[in-house]
Amino acid sequence: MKNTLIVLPGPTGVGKTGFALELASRLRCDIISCDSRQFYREMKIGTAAPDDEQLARVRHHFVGFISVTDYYSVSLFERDAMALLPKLFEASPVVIMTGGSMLYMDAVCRGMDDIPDTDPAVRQRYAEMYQKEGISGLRMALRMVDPEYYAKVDLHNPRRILRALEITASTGIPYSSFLTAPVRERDFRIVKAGLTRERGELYRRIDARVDAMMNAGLEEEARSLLEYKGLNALNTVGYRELFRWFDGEISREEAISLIKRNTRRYARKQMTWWNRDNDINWFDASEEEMMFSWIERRLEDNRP
RNA sequence: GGGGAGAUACCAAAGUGGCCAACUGGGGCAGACUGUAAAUCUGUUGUCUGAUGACUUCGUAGGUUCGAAUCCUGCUCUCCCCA
Repeated sequence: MKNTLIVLPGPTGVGKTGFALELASRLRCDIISCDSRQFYREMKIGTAAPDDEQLARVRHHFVGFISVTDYYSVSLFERDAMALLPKLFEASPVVIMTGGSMLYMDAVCRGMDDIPDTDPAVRQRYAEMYQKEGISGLRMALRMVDPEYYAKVDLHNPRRILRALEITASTGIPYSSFLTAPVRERDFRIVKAGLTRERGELYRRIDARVDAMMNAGLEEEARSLLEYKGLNALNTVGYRELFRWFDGEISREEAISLIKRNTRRYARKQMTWWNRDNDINWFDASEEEMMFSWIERRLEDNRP
């Protein structure tokens, strides 16, 4: 039987954790978490990371394995996950990957282009350029060094332009020439089953979960991370709103309702991303048994 | 009881005779996405239409005018001040 990676996407708050746990118990396999914020060991409550009891029941990977001060990225995740999978497949022909980080999931399923790391000094230089000259300065610079990418990039989005400039300057090669968008051949089968819910119900669950996080001590968790609020890892729903409260900018109530709103937005954004992935078979949370049996049938189906 | 201010689209808020289906912000909805992605960015938001365009809107009922969200009158409601 060919090794299979069961990919389980779903919007935040839909109930993936519990579902994946149940599935892993039945299949006796490990879970790879694909949640770029559950990676951080200091952010357990706000990211609804699996708790100790759940972690003890099924072996998880990539949960709380780095610190907010560490550098990590999609490509590192792809590398680490691809290094780990063969080991996991030695123990079981099936591995589950669940989570909400869309790009990270795609990186494992399809791979990303090999692009060299950027030089931090270069990065700093362009950050300053953005400060001084704004987005138009970045645009002009990009048009000079990589007109091909300039023609297709979102010229309103500083992140994209900065990235292209950094790579081009660090390597001396236009960023666009790295972009071949290959679909990497994986030596395991990928089965994608998405978990979804009616929107109103999902929103109610999200609201309830935010309240539960506050009761579970999210405030203390965020306070202990206040000194790191400038780090990217903390630019995350649930933390940045509380930081604004701590700074006296908004009230506690405002912070909580903003967390709810931003979590709902995130859930929608996730669905937008996955909507274009035709390989995902979606199941409503009310049809969990149907989903289990669909997955089991796919596993019995031995064709590559 | 007397005096004053105001009622604008989901919310807030501009507009004070034609350039107004109505600035702007928020929210909603939709979308993009190749390296810190729970990030970053975009579009749209009266109705019908593929688009031109058509139709109904600015508390309410009338009036003035070629033309009104904008001017006048009555009514309803809200707020403030003095009693």
